[in-house]
Amino acid sequence: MDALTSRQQHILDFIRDSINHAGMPPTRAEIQAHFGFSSPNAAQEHLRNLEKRGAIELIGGSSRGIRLVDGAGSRMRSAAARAAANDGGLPLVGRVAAGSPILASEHVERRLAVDPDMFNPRADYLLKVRGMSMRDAGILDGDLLAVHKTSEARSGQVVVARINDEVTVKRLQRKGGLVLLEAENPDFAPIEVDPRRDQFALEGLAVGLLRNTHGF
Amino acid sequence: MDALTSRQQHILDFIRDSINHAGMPPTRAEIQAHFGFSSPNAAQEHLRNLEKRGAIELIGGSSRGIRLVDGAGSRMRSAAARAAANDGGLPLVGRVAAGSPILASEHVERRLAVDPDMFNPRADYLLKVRGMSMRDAGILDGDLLAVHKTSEARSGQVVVARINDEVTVKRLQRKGGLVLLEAENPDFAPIEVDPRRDQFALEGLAVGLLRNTHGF
DNA sequence: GGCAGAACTGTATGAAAATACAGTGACTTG
DNA sequence: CAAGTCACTGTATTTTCATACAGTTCTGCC
Repeated sequence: MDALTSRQQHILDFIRDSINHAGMPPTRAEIQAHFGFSSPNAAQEHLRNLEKRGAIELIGGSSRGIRLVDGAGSRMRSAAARAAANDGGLPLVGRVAAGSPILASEHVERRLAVDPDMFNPRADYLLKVRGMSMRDAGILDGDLLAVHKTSEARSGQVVVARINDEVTVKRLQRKGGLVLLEAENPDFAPIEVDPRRDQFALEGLAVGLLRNTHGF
Repeated sequence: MDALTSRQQHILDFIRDSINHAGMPPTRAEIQAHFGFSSPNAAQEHLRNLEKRGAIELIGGSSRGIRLVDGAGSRMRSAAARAAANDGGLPLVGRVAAGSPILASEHVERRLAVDPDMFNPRADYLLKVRGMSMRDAGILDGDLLAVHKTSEARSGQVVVARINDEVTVKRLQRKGGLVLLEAENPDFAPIEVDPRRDQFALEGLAVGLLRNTHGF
């Protein structure tokens, strides 16, 4: 997206103000009146240019059909969202590639405005859950698991573990010198791990869960 | 301000949703289409009545000239104003007493630092879930359900409903003129509601979930 | 010096939207 | 049982809006 000209920035500011104060986007005529144009077409061209540059979206054939587009400074953001962008929130980790640390920046999809101290112990990151293996523990595909980074965990706790470079969420059971990772779904068999033979690491402890019905 | 009729409440909810989703208030024609009226005048009269009762303000001679009036269940317009009033968080509602509105201050246990805009549509409050009737939908006892305040919901959605002054979380199914509230747990029978006979109201739509493994 | 883009003026036009008026049927209330 | 309110249908009319087209002026650019 190109940078906006100063005039275009003013138009965009007016649209934002209009939404915040009047509760709705302006019409071409209102833009015209505010800037003292003598033709609505001046406003129309500005809008088209703003759309071309990705700052707004125009909804054709609809009165006041102007929508601000997310990102790139055009969006009015809530204090919470702004805080998250500046490290106030929690990193959301999606797919974890083999052989790299979970919090490697290429895994961090975005940050979410969630208070880490809401959980106990404190959450360090959010992991996007794939699959239904923990269904009966109320952890569904697409859910975000709040994880506390630790390698200490007791039997019976839900943990994030790495076995042979694959990251998985399971319930931990210790059995003598062995480690058992149990799914909470009868369709999945438990995984038996021998820490002396298999590459195994505890990445963290599940401390909470976040779900967005309509997807994150 | 008089209480609104159920129909008026639906219209008001639609206006609020329209502002939150489309970014602008609806036109008469859009209200007409959404509710299946065959005359735009049906919408017009509803708007006039809502204005008479102080729920909205109409800006004459302006397209989409509908403004929600503060207080009385209507939302504030700008995210900034909302954050300032709320301190950025969401009210956590526990037990809801019979006959009183969900967001009555005596129900609000505390506020949680959660970004309302993280969910889609925006979450208005968090409801502490009691019981296991929605277990198979991954909603467990003690979980906090993020709820969007609306009385508009489609079949198949998980909703917060009030039947005879009891608040419950169930999956909504419409069956002709009847409403079916289905649990997601074979141990619980579906509840059949006849809106003409039973006292029934939709309180909101489940938009997300929050869980703290060690309790809130 | 010509060409492109930004920022307009000026004029039109048709679709979108507001809004008025005349009814209907159901249900409620004094 | 008449009067009022609610929730509409059906039709019409004006105003508001979006949007197109033909120009103009100024500026930077190769």
